[in-house]
Amino acid sequence: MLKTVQSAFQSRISRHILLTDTERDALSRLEGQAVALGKRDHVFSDSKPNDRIAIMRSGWAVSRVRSDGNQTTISQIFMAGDIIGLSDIGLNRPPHETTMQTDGSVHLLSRKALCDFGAQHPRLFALILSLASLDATALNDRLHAITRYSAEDRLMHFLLTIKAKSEQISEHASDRFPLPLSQKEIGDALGLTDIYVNRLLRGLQKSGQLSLTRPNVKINERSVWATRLNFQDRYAALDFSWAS
Amino acid sequence: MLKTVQSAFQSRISRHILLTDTERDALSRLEGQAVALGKRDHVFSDSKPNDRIAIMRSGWAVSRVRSDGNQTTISQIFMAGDIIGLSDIGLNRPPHETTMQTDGSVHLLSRKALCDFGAQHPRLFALILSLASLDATALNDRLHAITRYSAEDRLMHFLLTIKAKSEQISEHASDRFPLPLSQKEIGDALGLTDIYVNRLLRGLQKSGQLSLTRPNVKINERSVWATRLNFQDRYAALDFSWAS
DNA sequence: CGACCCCTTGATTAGCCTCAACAACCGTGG
DNA sequence: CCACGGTTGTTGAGGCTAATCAAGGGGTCG
Repeated sequence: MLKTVQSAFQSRISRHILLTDTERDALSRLEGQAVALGKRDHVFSDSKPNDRIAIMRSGWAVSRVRSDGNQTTISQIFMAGDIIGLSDIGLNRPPHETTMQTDGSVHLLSRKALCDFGAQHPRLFALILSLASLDATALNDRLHAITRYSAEDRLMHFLLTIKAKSEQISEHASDRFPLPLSQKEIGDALGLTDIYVNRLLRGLQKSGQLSLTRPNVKINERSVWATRLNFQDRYAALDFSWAS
Repeated sequence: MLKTVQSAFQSRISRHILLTDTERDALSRLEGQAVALGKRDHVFSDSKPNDRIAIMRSGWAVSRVRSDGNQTTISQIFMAGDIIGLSDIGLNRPPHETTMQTDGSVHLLSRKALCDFGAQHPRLFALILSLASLDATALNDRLHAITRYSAEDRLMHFLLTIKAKSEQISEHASDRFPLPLSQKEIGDALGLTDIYVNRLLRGLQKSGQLSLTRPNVKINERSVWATRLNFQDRYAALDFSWAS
């Protein structure tokens, strides 16, 4: 008997609840086929109306807000198993454009299909909403860091967040992890210029706190950073007991 | 026959769909009794675990993130009809503390109760999620403004957002609206100091763009600001057609 | 009546941006 | 195979925005 390999989304969910066979089937039907996309391909454009949701199967995607000029903000970063588009389910035109940051693949589905699914599987839907809320919370934390931390602290906080998020997908033994973002893009996520990000990164490297082996990053004193910045790993703190 | 006055939440929902009597009853049961709270009272504390959701019945509430020291960020502002707590439904300890900004009242319910309700009334649940997504989008817009706009533009953007949001509750004939926030609090929402907020407000007043009659504010050239800042009224752009 | 919060204004400072120049790398096409 | 343009990373010099420091007035609550 052939057992299909489970998707990143399903394995993310399986971390928190034990799926029945029925639920597993329903999830597979919900996801449908995956679409392969290349780096820089659009997942959602901000110029076209959209009523779809995407589930990342592999790779990274990034949401950007652009105002006229070259003023760009990176509002969210998505990795395998993440849901894209839940946070703007009430708008017919996405408030940001979402593009692939690496090669990868996504499942596309309609909002309606997700909600119908939710009505059929309340327990799973509650978990999906909970998972999505973690990203919203991370956004809140980043807002706080951006408004009230120094540039260096912001950068450290950002790196800790990326590290924490990527651990949700696969545990790395070390504190080393891939960061497929240019310095300009890091700046766009933090409200800094690429030039200043460069100076900060080199400074952290010189003081031995960070090791850069593009595209990988290693945080050498993670716990020191975490206590200094009062960093909370929201992804590890998911509590789903209320729904059972 | 006595007809009960509908809550702010119900009238918000009624703007977008026509409620059946059954739905109206179900909403009333969901809300239950309202709790009266005074200015500065806690709705949710960040030090106590919480698995509840609040629905604002009247007044304003504000969510703050605090890190040690006096570094505070105001992450969200809630008005009558808003739902508090959906965006951190997956955490057992709220990432911010929520307090009343004015006297007012709230309905309190458990996450479980909301989700059970959602399973019973998928259409309403989809609308509720859509409404909540508008606040998430507004947060995104503010993040962009904070990272990429000048202090003055940030402030204008913020005022336009508050104005747009308060219009969801009640249409004001003029561009005048109440803003029960101190200058320090405005600064905490924008990543500025109270002192600089003061200078900016006085500057805008002097140039005739703003009229301040505490606690009311009047934006004198709203459309000029909106085009200059590329402001999008997310609250007016709710699209719910996909769910029907 | 004092304590505290909120607003207001001036003078000074510094953190981060801007401008500028160049090196390294990449994919592309001749 | 190399030439090439475009993107990315690196470093220096100087400037501006918004923070900090400082001081005082008005209002309110206990």
